[in-house]
Amino acid sequence: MATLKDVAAKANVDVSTVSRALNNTSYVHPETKARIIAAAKDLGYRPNTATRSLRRGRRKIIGYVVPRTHVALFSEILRGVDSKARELGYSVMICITDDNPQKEEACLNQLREGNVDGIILTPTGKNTRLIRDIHACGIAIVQIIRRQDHLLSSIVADNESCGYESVKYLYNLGSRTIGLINGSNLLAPYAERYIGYRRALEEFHLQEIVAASEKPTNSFSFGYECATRLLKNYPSLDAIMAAVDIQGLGVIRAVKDFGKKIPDDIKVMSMTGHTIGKMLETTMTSMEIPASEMGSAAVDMLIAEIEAPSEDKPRACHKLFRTSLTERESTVCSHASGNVHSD
Amino acid sequence: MATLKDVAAKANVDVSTVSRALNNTSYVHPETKARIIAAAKDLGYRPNTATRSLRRGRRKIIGYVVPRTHVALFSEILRGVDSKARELGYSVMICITDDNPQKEEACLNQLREGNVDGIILTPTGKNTRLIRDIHACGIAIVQIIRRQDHLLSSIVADNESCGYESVKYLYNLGSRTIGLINGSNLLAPYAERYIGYRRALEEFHLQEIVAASEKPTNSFSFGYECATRLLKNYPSLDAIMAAVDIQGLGVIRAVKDFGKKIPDDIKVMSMTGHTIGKMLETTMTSMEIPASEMGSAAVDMLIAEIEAPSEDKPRACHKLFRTSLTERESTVCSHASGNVHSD
DNA sequence: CTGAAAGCGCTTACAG
DNA sequence: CTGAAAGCGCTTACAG
Repeated sequence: MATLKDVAAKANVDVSTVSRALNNTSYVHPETKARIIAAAKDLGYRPNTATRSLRRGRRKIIGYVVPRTHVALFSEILRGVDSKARELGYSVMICITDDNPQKEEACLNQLREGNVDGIILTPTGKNTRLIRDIHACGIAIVQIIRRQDHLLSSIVADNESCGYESVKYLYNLGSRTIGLINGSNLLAPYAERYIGYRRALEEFHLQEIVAASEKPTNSFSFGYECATRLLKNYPSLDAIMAAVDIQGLGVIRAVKDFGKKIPDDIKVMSMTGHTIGKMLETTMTSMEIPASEMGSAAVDMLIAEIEAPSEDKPRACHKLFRTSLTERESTVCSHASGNVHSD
Repeated sequence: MATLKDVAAKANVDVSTVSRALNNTSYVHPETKARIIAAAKDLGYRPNTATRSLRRGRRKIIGYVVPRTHVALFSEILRGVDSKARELGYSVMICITDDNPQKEEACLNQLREGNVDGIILTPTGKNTRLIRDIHACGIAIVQIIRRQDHLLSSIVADNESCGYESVKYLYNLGSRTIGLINGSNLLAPYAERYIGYRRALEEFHLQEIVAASEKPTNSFSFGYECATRLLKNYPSLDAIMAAVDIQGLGVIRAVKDFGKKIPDDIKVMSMTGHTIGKMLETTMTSMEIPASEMGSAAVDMLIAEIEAPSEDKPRACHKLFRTSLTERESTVCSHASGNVHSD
């Protein structure tokens, strides 16, 4: 790789002049500049951002720490993060934690040592201390999906109202025995959805029926098993709300195997809709979450913090995104499948 | 952030000694060493990998350039890449191209300027020249899934045999009119699958029925529309092979909407199985591809090239992974749904 | 308008 | 066993 020095030699000027010419950082005689640009082009010169950042103090890299990427929600967020970051001249370093706090710790340390300018993360619920430490070192942080620490910025969905509205929606369709398949109450989004669910139950005088676990719940099999259990234990069950899409797939399959009809016997919906719901044999009603927008908003928020002069860093900033109901066949009798052609 | 200098001051030694002590790079008096380690710990010293690499010449970063991540195949590869890279002390910079050559070009330049040590990519089919240039600059390259350039290393699936075996499998089940929904022949995997499909057709004396396009095909709607068309045009159609899972979902839905039964009237299978096939209302037979293993193999291959002494860089290295048939309900009449509980 | 110099944080021959 | 010095590739006051 050609370096600044090579260009300088070729153009017969000092490296500092080359730097100025190429960065438009101060006036350089047009003729000199032309010579420099020609030389740079000739040699295929490409600035070395790594070392540039050494002087400038910024790496133009952000880290994205995510539990998993094969769940549509997170891969959509990643898509938003990636494209917004590139648009603003930043690169994205990715770290997958599998929701394992030890891996999360390793990821966070790796990012810190790699000198990223900021980190977007969906935290596991642990490592709060480490995350604050890193923030205290001057690395910007934005939490996404899960707000674990109110002192750090965050971008989350309106989970409580999502839980409430889901019950209300099913109630209005006539459901009276509504089961909730949820995740660990130690993770904010699940806890919040549960609160919304509870609030609606009280308002409508319904019975609480919850299947949840502190072990991993973000899976087809968890949805399948919980749904099967609820169907057995509550003969009057007429609706199931799943916290996430992938559980919803398990629920649909379980209802089928149990010999009941969707939506006539059992209505099914997901509270974190993304991508998959409209591509099924029985399409699934869900509260859709604007994942990609949330990802790009996180980048905006993060970079605002990164680029703020260090005297007046913004305080923690919290942004809420609304989820929106999309009705599909799992709750309403199949009319024309209008949604089927898009993806 | 504390720097080496701070630690040196605190421990009352030269920075070079601190460097040696912390890196175990030459003998340091145990007492001195202890003092240094204590000081480093006290100050919460963390090495700055960015600048370290300036001296060492290695960044310990690899780039991963991928068309999209919401397709299970690619997110599984990413999972393999991420975990293997971290295991070996490397970080992963991700770039999503959307299969758009211009975006790919921007990604590649960004990675080159960011001084990554190597790049794993699923190329769009263009930018061959740029990719070679980057390789010529000393950046290692491994192609994954699509082998666009035989001069560069690659990790791909045995697509031709996958196409052949799929037809043979369906033929043995009794199918005689087998449609193929494919992608652009300009992309190697699709072209290869087509060749395998053709070879089998000739062997079994079957009619060729193909739906493909050079526009994006990796979607539910493409699968849906092609399947609908084939069902209309070929009344004797009794099987459909989709190149990828997501097309397969569209096919399943189209067959249902068309009023035919799976698998009795129409057998359906996907040639790039991953994750989703077993989570459906009608589970889908597919040729499963070991995506995560391929991702981690790509990292091994890449890092071998990166860390080889520059005198004897390995020549291009090509590795083929076998796909394996997994039978599910879309081709065989539903017996016990044994597969349903895992994910 | 442009050169010479210092320095970002680290590593590594070179002395001693 | 450890210090002093040079240097990785770049940027940026400081002179002139």
